[in-house]
Amino acid sequence: MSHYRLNYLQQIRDRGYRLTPQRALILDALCSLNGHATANQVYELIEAQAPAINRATVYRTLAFFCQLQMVSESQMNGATVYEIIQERPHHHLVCRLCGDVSLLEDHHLAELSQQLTQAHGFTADLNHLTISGICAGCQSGVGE
Amino acid sequence: MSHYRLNYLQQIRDRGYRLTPQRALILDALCSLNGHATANQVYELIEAQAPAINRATVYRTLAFFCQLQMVSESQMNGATVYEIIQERPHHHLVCRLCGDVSLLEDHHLAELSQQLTQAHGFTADLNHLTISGICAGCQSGVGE
DNA sequence: TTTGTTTTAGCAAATTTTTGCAATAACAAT
DNA sequence: ATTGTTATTGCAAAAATTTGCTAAAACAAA
Repeated sequence: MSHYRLNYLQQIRDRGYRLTPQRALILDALCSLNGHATANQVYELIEAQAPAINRATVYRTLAFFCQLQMVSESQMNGATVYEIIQERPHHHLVCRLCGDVSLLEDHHLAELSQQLTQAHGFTADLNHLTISGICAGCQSGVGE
Repeated sequence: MSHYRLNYLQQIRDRGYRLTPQRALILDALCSLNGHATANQVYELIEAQAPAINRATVYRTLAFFCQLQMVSESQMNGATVYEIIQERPHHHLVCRLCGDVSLLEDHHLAELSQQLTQAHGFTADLNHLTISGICAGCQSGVGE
């Protein structure tokens, strides 16, 4: 995970952007929060440290990372959450009833991806898909 | 479209909720805005009318309809948009570069849906999927 | 109809997110 | 090292969204 951080720090400069301490701090925070962090969680984790950070910077920087495809943004049970995109893409199934989030392996989306390319010439960003629905537990009545 | 409205008005009561003028107004607005409306567009359309509506009510009611699966919420180019869910589900491909939104027919998702059921016992709400990526135009250099 | 119960709307305040602008600080080039 | 250019930050204000609470009004039942 620290591995991604270093890689991404380098990429920021390679892609022509400036590597600021704030950007590194936010990447650090996302790493240590370990997936699915809200903007506020990122802010609070950094705020404790010596030169604190501004909220606007957190929002702007998260958007910046999303644009660079280093971070994904998704909606989970009403909250907007951010996560570092790793080499092997992974996706999420979110239960609409109990809020449970489970992992969806990438290979399930391979066929869909191909179809989109063939039928629409569309290259999907399939590194952060979030699908909502009802999980196994809630269907069997456990979640009620 | 007015067809869905009537159907949904009935359903609100059938499902044990109250049919208020505000709920009907918001459904009307969503119909006449014809897909992909923001909360603010809904608000402004209704605000013009005689007994205006409160913004909080618009937000709460849209969330209520989403919960009832009558309306879908999705992110399109940074904006949160709402759309009435119709009998035949349809999905969207949103281009990350030019913002273009195109339709994705439901049958492309049939296989994925089956796999989710089989592998995870998960019943996906596949009536409002939004997939971001890069459209054909932008790939051929038109969008630059 | 009228009455009672309970959900829903409106209001105002809180919270979250975005934006414009001036000051700061990366980075390149000297 | 120093300087210049330009991206990025911080700040403060604006805009968007959510929330708690009370009043209003749907609906069921008399």
